[in-house]
Amino acid sequence: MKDDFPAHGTGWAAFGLAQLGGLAAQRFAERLAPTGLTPAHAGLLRAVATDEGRSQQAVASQLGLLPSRLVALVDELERDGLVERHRNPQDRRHYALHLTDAGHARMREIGRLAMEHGAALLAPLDDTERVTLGDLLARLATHHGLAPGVHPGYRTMGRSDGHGGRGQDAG
Amino acid sequence: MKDDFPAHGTGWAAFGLAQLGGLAAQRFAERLAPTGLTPAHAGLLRAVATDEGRSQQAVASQLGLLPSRLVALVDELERDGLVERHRNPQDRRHYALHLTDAGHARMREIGRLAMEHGAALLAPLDDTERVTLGDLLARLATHHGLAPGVHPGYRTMGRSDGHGGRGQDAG
DNA sequence: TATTGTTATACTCTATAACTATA
DNA sequence: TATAGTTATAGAGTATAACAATA
Repeated sequence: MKDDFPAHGTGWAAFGLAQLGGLAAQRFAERLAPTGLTPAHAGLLRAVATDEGRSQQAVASQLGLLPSRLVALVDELERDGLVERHRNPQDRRHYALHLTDAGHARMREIGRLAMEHGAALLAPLDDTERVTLGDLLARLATHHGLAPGVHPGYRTMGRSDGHGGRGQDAG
Repeated sequence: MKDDFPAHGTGWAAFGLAQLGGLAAQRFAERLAPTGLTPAHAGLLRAVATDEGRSQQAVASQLGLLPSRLVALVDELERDGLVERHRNPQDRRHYALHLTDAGHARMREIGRLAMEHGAALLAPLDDTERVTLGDLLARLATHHGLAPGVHPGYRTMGRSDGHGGRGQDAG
C-alpha cells in the first residue's frame, strides 16, 4: 500500500466523476440496446428533433462528430424509418434532416428510458440531494463550455491534441 | 423544439454525470499523454502499486479486464521499465507483478497530474462544494458497487449483455 | 474553386479463441 | 484435466482522405 497515488484529496472527486460518468453511460447504453440504438443514435435523434430541417453538416458540427460518421448514423436511422433526408431545392447539395412520426415516438420512448435510468442511477439520493448534484454538475458543465445534450464522447472532429486513439477512459 | 426528450427533470443529472465524466476522462487522458501512458496504463500501474506481487490474473480480475488485454498493457509497462514480472518459484505458472523504482516515481508523477487535473476540473467550486460533490459521488459509487480506483471503462470480461461493441458513450 | 455529402481505406481498440507451459 | 499466461485472429469503431455532385 504505497501511497504514491492517494485516493483522497482534490483528485478524488474528479476520478469519481469519471467513474460515475462511465457507469451512467454504460447503463444508459444497456437500457437503449433493446431499441436497437446506440447512445450515438439517441444523441443524433435528439439533435435532429431539437431543430428539424438542418443540414447534416450543421448537425455534425453541433455534435462535434465527423461528417463521415454522421452519414453512417443517419443511414441507420433512415433504415429504421426514424429520420428522413429531404433535398433542399434552393441548394441541392444540402439535405434537410427531419424526424418521421416513428422518430418522434422513438424519442418519447427514449425520454422514458432516460427517466428510468436517472431514477435508478440516483436512487440513493433524496430530492434535495439530486437538486444539489444537478446544480453542481450544471455549474461545472457551464464552466467547461459543455453544450446541453452534447456528450464529449462525440468528439471526433478537429482533434486538438496530436494522437488519434484515445486508449481507454479513466481519470 | 418538440419536447420529446426534456433536458430537465430526473434524467438531467444522470446525463450531466455522463457528460462531465466523459470530459473528466478525456482531460485526464490528455494530461497523461506526454508520459506516453493511457488511462488504462495508469489504472493498471496503480492496481499493481496498491498490492504488489499479485498475479496477472488477480489484477485482471480486480480491474475487470481480459487477460489478453492485460498482457499487452503489462508488456508496455515492462518495456517502459515501470513494471517487472517475477516468476513464482512455488507455482511457475504465475507471474508476480512489481513496480520498479521508476514505476514508483511514475506513480507519484501521475498523482501530481491527477491533482492538477482535479483542481482544473473543479475550479468553479469552492471547498465546501467540492466536499459535497465528493460525498454525493461516493454514495452513488458505493450504492452501485463501484470499487475504489476501478473505472467501469475497464469492463471487458464477462459481458452480461449480448453485444460486443459499445457504440459511443452518452447517457 | 469551394462546399455538401458520400465512399473507400486504413488504423486502433477490443474480443474470442487457440496455443504453450506448468500443475 | 485444469489453470496462468500468451499469441493469433477477427471484429467493431473511428479517422483520414479521395471522390462525385452541386454551387
